[in-house]
Amino acid sequence: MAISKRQKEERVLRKEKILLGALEIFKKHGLENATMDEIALESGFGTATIYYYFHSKEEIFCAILLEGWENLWKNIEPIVSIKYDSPRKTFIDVLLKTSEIVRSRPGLYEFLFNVPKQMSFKEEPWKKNQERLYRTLQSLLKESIKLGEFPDIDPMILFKALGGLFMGVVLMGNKNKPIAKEDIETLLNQIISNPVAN
Amino acid sequence: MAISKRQKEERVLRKEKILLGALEIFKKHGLENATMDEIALESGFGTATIYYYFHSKEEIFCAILLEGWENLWKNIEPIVSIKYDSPRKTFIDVLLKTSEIVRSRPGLYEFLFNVPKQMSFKEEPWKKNQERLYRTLQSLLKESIKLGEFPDIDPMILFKALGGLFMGVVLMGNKNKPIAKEDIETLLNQIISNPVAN
DNA sequence: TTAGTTTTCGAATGCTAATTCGAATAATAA
DNA sequence: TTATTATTCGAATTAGCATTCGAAAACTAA
Repeated sequence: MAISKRQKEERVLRKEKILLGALEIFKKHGLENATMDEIALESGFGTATIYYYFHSKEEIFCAILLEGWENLWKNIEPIVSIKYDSPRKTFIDVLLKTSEIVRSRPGLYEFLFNVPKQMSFKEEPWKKNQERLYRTLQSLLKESIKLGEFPDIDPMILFKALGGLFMGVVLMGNKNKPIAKEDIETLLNQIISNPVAN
Repeated sequence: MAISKRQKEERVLRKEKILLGALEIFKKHGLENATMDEIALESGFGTATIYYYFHSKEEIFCAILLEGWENLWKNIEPIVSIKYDSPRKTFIDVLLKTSEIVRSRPGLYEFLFNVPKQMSFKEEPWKKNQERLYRTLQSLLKESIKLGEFPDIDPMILFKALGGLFMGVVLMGNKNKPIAKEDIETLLNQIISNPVAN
C-alpha cells in the first residue's frame, strides 16, 4: 500500500536527525575524516541504517549544504524583491538579514561558508542558491557604485573584500563571546555603509 | 664518509622539488584526497623515493606550511621592528608587504591561509610564525585604536574583519585578472586606512 | 676496480573505512 | 492472525591508499 502521511513525516524527521548528527561530525572532523560509524553513533542509528536513508556520505554532505543555502535564499529573496530607493540600503539589509540567519543556526553557516572549493562536486543543486545570492549581491553592489554610494572600485574586488569583511565579522571562532547584533551594525555602519568622501 | 657539500645541496633541491609538486597536488585535491602516488608523479620521483626524503604525507604538508609562514614572517619582522610614529602606518605597511609576498608566490598563500582549522595538528612549528604575525597585527591594531586612528571597535572584531577584508582582496580566485598593487592600495586607503569621522 | 654508501623505485603489506549483505524485527493492512 | 512491506543493524566485503620491503642502480672514494 501507499505509505501513510505519518510514515512519510517520520521518515523526514529521521533524515533530519541524521543530518543533524552528521553536521556535528562534519564540523568536528571535516568531510574526509568523518566516518559513517561516527555519524551513525551521533545520530542514534546503526551504520547500515544510514544507508537506508542516504546513498552515500557525499549525499549527506550535499543535503546539508542544500538545506542551508535554500534556507538562506528563502529569507533573502523577499528583501531583494522589494525595490528600495537605494541599492546600498538593500545591500546592507541583505547582509544584516544574513547575519541574523547565520546566528539563528549556530554552527551551520560557519560550516557552509567554509566548505573548501576543491571539494565542490560537479554541479550540485546547492550551488544554484549560492550563486543566486552572490549574483544578487554583486549586481546590487554594481548599481550602488554607479550611484556613488560606494567607493568607485572594481565591483568584483569590492565584492570579495566585503565578503571577506563580512565573514570576518560574523564568523568569529566559537571560542570568543558571540557577537551582538549591535556589533555587526556598528561595524557595517562605520566601515562599509558610509561612502568614503575623500 | 661525510656527505659532501654538493650532495647536501642536491638533497635540499630534491626536497624542494618534492614540496613544489606536493603543493600542486594539495592545492588541487586537499590534504586528504592527495595521494602519495600523485605527489610522486608530479614531482618526478618514484613513490617510495618520497619516503626517502620525508617520513609521511603529513610531514610534507607541514613542511610546506612551515616554509611559507617562515618566509612571511622573515619579511614582516623588519617592518615591525622599525618604530614608526604611527602604529596605523606600520599596520598598513605590514598588510602591503604581505600582499606583495603573497603575490610573489602564486598559489602558496592562497593555500596557507585557507588551511582548515580542524586539521591543525598538535603543536606544529609553523603555528609559531603564524601566531607571531597575528599577535603583532593585533597589538598594532590595539594601539591604533587607542590613538584614534581606527574606529573604536573591539580590537578583536576589527582584527577579524580586516583579516577577512584582506583575504577577500588579495586572494581572488585565479580565474580573474590578477590584482594590481594599486588596486590593493586604493582599497586599503579608501576603506581601512582613513579613520571614519562620523 | 671494488667495497661501501646513497639513492631509487616497483611491488608487497596492511589498515581504515565506505558500502553492501542478509537476516532479523516492527509496522501495516486484510 | 498472517502476508506483505518498511525499517534496522551487525557483520562481511572491498577498495583505496599510506607506508614498508627488498633488491637494484648510481655514485664515491680508495
